[in-house]
Amino acid sequence: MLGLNLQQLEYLVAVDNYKQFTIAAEKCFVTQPTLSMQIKKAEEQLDIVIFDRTKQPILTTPVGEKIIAQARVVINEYNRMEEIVREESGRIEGSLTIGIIPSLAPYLLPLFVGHFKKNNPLVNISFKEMITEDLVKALKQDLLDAAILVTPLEEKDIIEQALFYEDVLIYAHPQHSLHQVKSLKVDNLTSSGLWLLDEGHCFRSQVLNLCELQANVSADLPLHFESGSLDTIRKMVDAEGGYTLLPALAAQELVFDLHKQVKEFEIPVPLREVSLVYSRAFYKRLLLERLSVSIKASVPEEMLHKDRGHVVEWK
Amino acid sequence: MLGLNLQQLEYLVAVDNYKQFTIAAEKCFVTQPTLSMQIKKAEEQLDIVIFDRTKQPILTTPVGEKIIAQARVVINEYNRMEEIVREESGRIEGSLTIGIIPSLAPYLLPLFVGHFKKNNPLVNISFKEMITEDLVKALKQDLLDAAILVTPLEEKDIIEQALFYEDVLIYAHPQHSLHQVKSLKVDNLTSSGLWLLDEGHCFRSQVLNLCELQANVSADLPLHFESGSLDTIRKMVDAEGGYTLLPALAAQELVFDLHKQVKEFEIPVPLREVSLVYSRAFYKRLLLERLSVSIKASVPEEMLHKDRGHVVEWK
DNA sequence: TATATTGCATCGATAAAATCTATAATAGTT
DNA sequence: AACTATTATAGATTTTATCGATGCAATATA
Repeated sequence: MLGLNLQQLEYLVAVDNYKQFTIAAEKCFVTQPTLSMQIKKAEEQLDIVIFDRTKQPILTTPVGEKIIAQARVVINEYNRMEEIVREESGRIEGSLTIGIIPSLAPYLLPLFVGHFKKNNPLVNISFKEMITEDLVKALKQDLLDAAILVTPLEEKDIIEQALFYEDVLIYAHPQHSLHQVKSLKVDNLTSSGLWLLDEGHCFRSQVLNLCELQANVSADLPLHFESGSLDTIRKMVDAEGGYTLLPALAAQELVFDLHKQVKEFEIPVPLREVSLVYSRAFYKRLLLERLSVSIKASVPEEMLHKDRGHVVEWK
Repeated sequence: MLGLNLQQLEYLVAVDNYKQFTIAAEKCFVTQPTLSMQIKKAEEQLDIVIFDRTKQPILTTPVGEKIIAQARVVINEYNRMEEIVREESGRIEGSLTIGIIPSLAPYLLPLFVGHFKKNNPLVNISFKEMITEDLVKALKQDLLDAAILVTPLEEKDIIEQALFYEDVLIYAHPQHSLHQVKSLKVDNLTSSGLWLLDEGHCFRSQVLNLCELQANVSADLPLHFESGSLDTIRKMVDAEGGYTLLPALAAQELVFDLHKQVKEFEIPVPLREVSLVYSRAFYKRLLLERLSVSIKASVPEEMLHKDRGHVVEWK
């Protein structure tokens, strides 16, 4: 035996995650000296330097990176033992921490959480809203069990499992030119009057992709304003004119009056592929399968197929 | 955290391996009560029964099997950390425990151990001679790092890496009919006068396969005698007449006089594929690669190719 | 230049645990 | 019924992780 124990591995991973002994100690629910001692012992036992403490924030050495990557593997495999017991018991219980992007959270969550809770009463599910980049980071640090976001990501070590295909719609002010067009095609889109989400939001990238515009289009916009919320954007269209694009679930919940401003594209419609993604192939797969089932059962049936349109890339 | 520690996982694996608390405790270098207590704690913490102690030898429950399989994974991933450090250091050191079949051990080992020791002085290599079936069992229990044996095995979770292809030759008493035949083909072989290794030896199976005989041919043999040693078999041929088949490395070391009794087959000659096999894809791969290099450098060059013959199956 | 501030390391005491030795309980055998 | 083999239990001992207090070094602030 090497001499390291699982606790020490957790400490190593924590320090690597938070790049600070004090914070890492807090997250591990121990005092800083305790963590310092164990890290030191680990380094002595392996006879390598894992963290360069002369730098601030702390730097993980190259060997350290490899060791910590392996430590993550060990911890994950270890945690799987718990699931094996649970799976064997046949009871669906445990906890799930799921990340979700802002352009889905307010519209998708209300749809399926009820269904999931009802069918899996013993599962403690919680959600964290973040943009894709942060979700991927959190997944790789094992801070999330899975995330619901728009794919394809083309991220190494991230597994994608498509959930549904959401139509991209147009929300145009009654006086905007697009409001009059009969049969809408992607080519009809212009930068004139277009409202956009903040940088970092994948839906912003998709919109820009669709309009074949450069990332920096703010010059063409009527007003230099960006928001993290689709609802805010939509309200700006109502108040100030112009138009924006809306994912179907965001459009779906609009009251009748507002719904008049929603226009569909002609077939093939642009779609965004919404997926459940995770980094650990076997971890909590039973619970994640239940989650997947709940989501698919809760979105409109036609969204489960993609043959009516084409998936919009965004990376 | 689950509460189990790595020590407990080792204990679980040990009990599963030896099916006896007392023996398992010995192998773990602790007293039996220590091991009993930890196993009990593990079962309590997971809230499952892992071992059925009412049976003798102890029976691992179905859940227990799964937990222990996962425990093996955790331990292996854990042990890999040590290697990562070593690989990083660039020094070739550590230990290797290699299994090898009896029909290879006395002829192959002397060929390459010198080469290996000279090129890897810091590696502590040891060998265990066993028949294939036991080698596979030991590999799956992680009691061996790798084994040198005759493939293909068609065993799940066992990885084969071909080392060389050894000719199968004939060793016939001067008065035996085969001794006179000019051009020897496999079809010439008969059961008459054939001497065989014990059951369980893969070379026995290969010989029987080649001769297209049933497993139970002893009735046709001049004398009902089986041995675990090729040398003994060969000496019986000398003393009592008849013939046997010899792998090339066993024939190679014969003194000039005896070598006259060795006959080669015509091309395509029957070959046995000798491989380095292991169960853990990443474990000690650097050392095993060095081992592989040493072996390939030590056997006659022509054995590295198989185009002169056909590989004899034996399973 | 003096002085907080931040962040990690060290020290001694304490509490938790794993382990040991000795012994008991249990089941199967002769 | 005695014997043997095997696991479980009890109490003592040792090892270990943890904590709180403190020290020390680097950096930022006055």
